[in-house]
Amino acid sequence: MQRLPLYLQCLDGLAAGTSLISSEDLAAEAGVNSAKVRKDLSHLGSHGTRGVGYDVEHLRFQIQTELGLTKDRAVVIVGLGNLGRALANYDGFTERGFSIVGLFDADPRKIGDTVDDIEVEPMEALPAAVGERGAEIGIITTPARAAQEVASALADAGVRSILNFAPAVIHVGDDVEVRRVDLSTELQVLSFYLHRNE
Amino acid sequence: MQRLPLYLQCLDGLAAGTSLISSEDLAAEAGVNSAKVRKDLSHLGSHGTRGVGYDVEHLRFQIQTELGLTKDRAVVIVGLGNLGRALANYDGFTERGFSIVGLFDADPRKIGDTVDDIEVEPMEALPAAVGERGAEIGIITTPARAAQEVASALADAGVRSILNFAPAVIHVGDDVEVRRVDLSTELQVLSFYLHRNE
DNA sequence: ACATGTGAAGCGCTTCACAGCG
DNA sequence: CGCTGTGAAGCGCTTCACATGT
Repeated sequence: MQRLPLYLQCLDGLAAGTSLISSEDLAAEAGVNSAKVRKDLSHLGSHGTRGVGYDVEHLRFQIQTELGLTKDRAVVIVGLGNLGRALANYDGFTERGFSIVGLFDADPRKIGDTVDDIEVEPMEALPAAVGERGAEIGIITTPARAAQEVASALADAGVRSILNFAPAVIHVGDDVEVRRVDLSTELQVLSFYLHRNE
Repeated sequence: MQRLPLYLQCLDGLAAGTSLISSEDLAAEAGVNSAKVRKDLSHLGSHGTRGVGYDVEHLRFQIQTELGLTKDRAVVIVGLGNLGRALANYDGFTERGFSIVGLFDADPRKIGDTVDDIEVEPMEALPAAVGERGAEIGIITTPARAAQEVASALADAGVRSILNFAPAVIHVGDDVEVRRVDLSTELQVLSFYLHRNE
C-alpha cells in the first residue's frame, strides 16, 4: 500500500484536461505493472469502468480517503539545523494537509528564532505542546547522537508516528510507527549500482 | 542488498570498545531477523567466526567494498531552494565519501551565490561541468515542474544515478538509476498508519 | 557450547491470463 | 471490442531449523 502516494502523485502530474485514465496508462506513468495498479486499486473498492478506465477525480478522492488524508495532521519538527529549517519551510507539507504545529531544539541559541513564522521552543516545552496541539507526527532532524533521546521523548509525549532523518537507528515501542529517511543511505545505494557496472 | 547501509549505520553506532558482534545482536540493533543478517552477510563472502561472531572492523570494510564506497563519488545538486541548500551543507555526505562538485539552478538571481563554499552555476554550465568534474550522481531538488527536464539534462550529461527529491515521477533511460525520496509520501504513509488505528 | 552458514519450507507480493462487464 | 477485476501460477524474499565448524 506504499504505492498509493505514488499513484496520487502521478494523478497530480496529469494534464489538466484528463478526466479518465486506464490502468495501463497510470502504470506507465508510475513505472509499475498494470496488473499491480488494478490490484492495488481494487483493494480500495475502487470501481473503475470496464472498457473505459478510472475517473481521475474519484480515484484521487478514494486514495486520499484510504490514506486518511481527509483530515489535517499536526506535525512537530525536532532539530532545526539546515535540514529541519528546510522542512519547516517546505510548502509540500502544508499543501497536502500536514500542519506544522511546533518546532523544538536543544540548542539555547536557537530558541526564539522564527522559521516559517513559527517560533522555536526548547525541548522542555515538547510534552505539553504535543498534547495541547494534538501532534500525531514527529519529524527528527537532529544529529545522530540526539536521535534516540528525541524519539523516546516524542513517543512519551504521545506522538504515534515518527519520520527520522537522523543517521541513526532509533528504537521505540510497537505502538509507534517509525520511518527512516537516511540521505547517505540513498547515496550509498546509488553507489552500489555504480560500482556494480564498473 | 538495500540493508547494507543500515548495517553500516548500526556498526557506526556501536560503543567504541566493541570489536566483535553476533548476528543476533546486529539484528536486534537493525530491527531485523538474525537469519536475514547472516544471509545478507554471507552474500559478501563475509566469514564470521562460528561460535564467536563477526569482526566489526572487517565487516565494515567488507560492506564498504561491496557498496563501492572505497572511492569518492562526485555529486552535483540541481535546485538550490531550502532543501537543496540544506543538502549542500549536509556534512553526512562528505563524511561518507560523496563530494559535491557542482551546484546548479535555473534562477538567474541565485547564480553566483555561494553555498558551503561552492558557487551556484546556471543550468547551461551543467553538461560541461558533469563531464569535466566526473560527476556520477545528480541530486534533484527543484520544484516538481522542472524535475523531468533536469533529469533529462543530467542523463544527457552523463550522470548515471539520480536522487530525486522533487515531488514528481521522472522518466529516464534504463542506463540511469533513479531513486525517489518524496517527503510528502513519507508523511502520507505515516498518515495511513494513523488512520488505520482510528 | 555457541554462533555461523545454508538447505528447505513458508509466505507474500508480483505477474499472467482470462472471464466478466460495460 | 476494450479494460477492469481476479483466480491461479510464479517468483523471490523471509524465516526456520539444523548441520557444520571452531
